[in-house]
Amino acid sequence: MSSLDETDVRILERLAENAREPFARIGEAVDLSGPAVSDRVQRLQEAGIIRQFTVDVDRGQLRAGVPVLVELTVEPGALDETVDRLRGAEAVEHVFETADGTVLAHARLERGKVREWIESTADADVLRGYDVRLVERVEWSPSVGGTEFALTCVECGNTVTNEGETERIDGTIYHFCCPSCHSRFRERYETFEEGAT
Amino acid sequence: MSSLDETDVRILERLAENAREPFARIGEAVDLSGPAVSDRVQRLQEAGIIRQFTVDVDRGQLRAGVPVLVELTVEPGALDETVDRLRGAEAVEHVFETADGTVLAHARLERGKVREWIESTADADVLRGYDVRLVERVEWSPSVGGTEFALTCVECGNTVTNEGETERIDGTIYHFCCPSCHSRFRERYETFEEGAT
DNA sequence: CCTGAAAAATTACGTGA
DNA sequence: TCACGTAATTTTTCAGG
Repeated sequence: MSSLDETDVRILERLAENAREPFARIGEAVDLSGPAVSDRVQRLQEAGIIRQFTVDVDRGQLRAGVPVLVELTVEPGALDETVDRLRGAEAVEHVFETADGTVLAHARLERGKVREWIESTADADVLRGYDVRLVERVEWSPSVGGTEFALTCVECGNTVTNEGETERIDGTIYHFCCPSCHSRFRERYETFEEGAT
Repeated sequence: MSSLDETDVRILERLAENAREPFARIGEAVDLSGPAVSDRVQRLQEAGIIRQFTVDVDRGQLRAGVPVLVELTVEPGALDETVDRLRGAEAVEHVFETADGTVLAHARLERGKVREWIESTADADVLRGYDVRLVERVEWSPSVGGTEFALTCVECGNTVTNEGETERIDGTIYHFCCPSCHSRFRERYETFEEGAT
């Protein structure tokens, strides 16, 4: 288990561009057989690197409101809650949480009902202010592109190599660079769990 | 050609959630045969509503820089050029152009090299200023969700019904509500083309 | 990870509402 | 025009090495 090699990245790039390309053809491009590509894709899914197969829908052609960027300033403690609520809201396409504590949502809203939407979506008690901007155009590059690619250990932050380990806990996948990080994380997690009960 | 019905939207929703669900099973859910679903998906692709089949990659697990939101203020005339350049840049995942003339890019950059990146990516001559914010978290909802769904005529903005027409010009698909909008758009487009030569 | 066979899914095509 | 069945083709999955 673990550590992406260059072949994995190339497979991801091709799938990002066309998720329906047959594994055999991807295989030709990366010098692998079809089944071998299939195996890798499955591993990438299990490792949580491929979250899902999906379609990119051109919402510009479907009018369900006006595309806007809403910037919300909320109480510091309510960031997670706000992001979760926004993510669940129907008209929202993306949510960004920045390090300075603001949340940006890219959504399609009915003209003139923006304020109403914000008040019903974000908790009024924690909302300090907001700013809305019309979006003229959106471009999305599903490309994987980049130079460095490596998994990072959730315990120590180091790169995960072939000696690494992976575990799924409560539906989330965690990567570790070594058994000791793995067990340390696990201990902390279990303590945390007990505390929560 | 033209106009999405409720079945199309349900198909889109399912594909957005899992683009690998067999057409036959989607068909069961929407009361259609497998081939019928296949036909509709093909039409949705030809109409440009499905832009592409892709995978949602968890980039949080791949470290290739720090995720940031860069807000660029550029000369009004250079907006398109800036968006295009950003879209082409490797590390960029999203680009938003807002109505007030700023451009936001969501990218993964190397720490400490942000200024350098901006200067090499955006044309320095048109750049008036920028602002960078660290991104803590990103959520993407590929769901189609929404209430109103209809194609809009690129010429007059009205809803495109069954009488509508569709044409692919230079790789882009345009929808029209009626033949007269179609020919009017086409005239304007041709005039524009001549001017460009 | 490969090859080769079985299983499954997709597409093509003729027909009918 | 749209959808259905059936058949042909492609793609994926599963063995064994």
